[in-house]
Amino acid sequence: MVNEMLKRETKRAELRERIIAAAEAELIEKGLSGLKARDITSRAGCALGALYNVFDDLDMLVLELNSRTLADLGNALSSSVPVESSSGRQVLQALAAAYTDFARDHQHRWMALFEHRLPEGKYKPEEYRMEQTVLIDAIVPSLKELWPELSKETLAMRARTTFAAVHGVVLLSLQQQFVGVPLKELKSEVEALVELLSRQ
Amino acid sequence: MVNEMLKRETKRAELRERIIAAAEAELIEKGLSGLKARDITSRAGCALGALYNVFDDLDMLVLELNSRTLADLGNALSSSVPVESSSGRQVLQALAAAYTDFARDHQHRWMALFEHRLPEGKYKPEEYRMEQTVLIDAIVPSLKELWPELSKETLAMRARTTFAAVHGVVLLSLQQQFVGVPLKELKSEVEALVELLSRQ
DNA sequence: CCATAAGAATGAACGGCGTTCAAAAGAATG
DNA sequence: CATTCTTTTGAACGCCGTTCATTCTTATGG
Repeated sequence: MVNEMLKRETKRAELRERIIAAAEAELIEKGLSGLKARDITSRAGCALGALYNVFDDLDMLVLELNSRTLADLGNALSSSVPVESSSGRQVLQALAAAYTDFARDHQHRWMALFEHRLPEGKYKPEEYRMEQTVLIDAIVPSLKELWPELSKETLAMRARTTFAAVHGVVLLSLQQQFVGVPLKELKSEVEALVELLSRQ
Repeated sequence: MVNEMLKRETKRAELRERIIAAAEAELIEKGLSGLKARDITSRAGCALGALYNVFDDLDMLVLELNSRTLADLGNALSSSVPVESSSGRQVLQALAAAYTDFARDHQHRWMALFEHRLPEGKYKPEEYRMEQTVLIDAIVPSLKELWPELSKETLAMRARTTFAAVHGVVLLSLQQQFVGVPLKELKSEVEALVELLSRQ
């Protein structure tokens, strides 16, 4: 019957969501290196093997978590840009500040975006790669406004560089090890950096 | 006898060096995540347990490897600064270029500096933390030349930010995943970034 | 020079991990 | 209700870092 078939797919989807929710909770609490299949499944209230009925392996589950984090991050960035008719510099400052806030407020989820590596020979699906470009695309318009003479290609490159520079400052600061900016000064240093990067 | 005592310590030191050399070779070939106690000891020609007679655990061995990488990196940076009486901008460009080259040419060793994390509750020895500051200290004089009016504290902060910005661009580019600058353009983008960062 | 104590080297064994898979339980069908 | 097909389950496997009783090596005192 159609009804029962629907029930089957629904149950499967519900299990999938339960596992994802449990995994996300574990990620938030313990970070990527603390994510264990047994902890996830016991939190989700299912057997260990159930995880492998829904996902190929843990890596694919992490990719799903990272997808969601990227979406949230994208939304945080979008909703941070000030009202229309603000300067490119102002938009860049807003984006950088929102990025810094997101990283600080969702540290483990944000860190997982960069810590996670696929084993030798396996590559992330094209779909996932696409989602990532949102971060870059948000920057391009402001850069174009600041340097209208630059080519599309150069702008795309400069956007990656701008993102990576801000990212580096936030990363080393939040990692707290290594020579990073102290957390107290992080926001002001990011602001100073973006100021330099948006000077014409 | 004194001679025999020396022999014991010498043997111990030799074993330590053999293990470090083997571990470094493994690190270069396979990266931090591919570093396994059994591979290291079989490459060093000793028993599995021998590693734990010389090091508390694998983390301490990695810390030793990272110490050496930091020393090599420090030397690479030092010997990159152009002849005396060059501008602060030129020195910064040389440092950034040397950093980029080192990261590219010693990718796995360089990456291990940032990928390695101690388990919850354990912290890196003060000694190791000190070694890291060499990277920052190399930048301060050039920044001071560019902005003599800034306080010592602000300069120290700005040096960390400058380093982290360059680091971020190199990191995302070499990781090749995520939205990094393509390897081909890495050096020119780092140059463009440093140019912006050293504009007065 | 030997007896004995101290130190170092060894690798089997342990617990924890991701992953698999034969078996059990459940759902669909005629 | 019997039968076939799916799904779920958790014991078991292989790999990992780490430990430790045992064996082998070196140093010491008589």
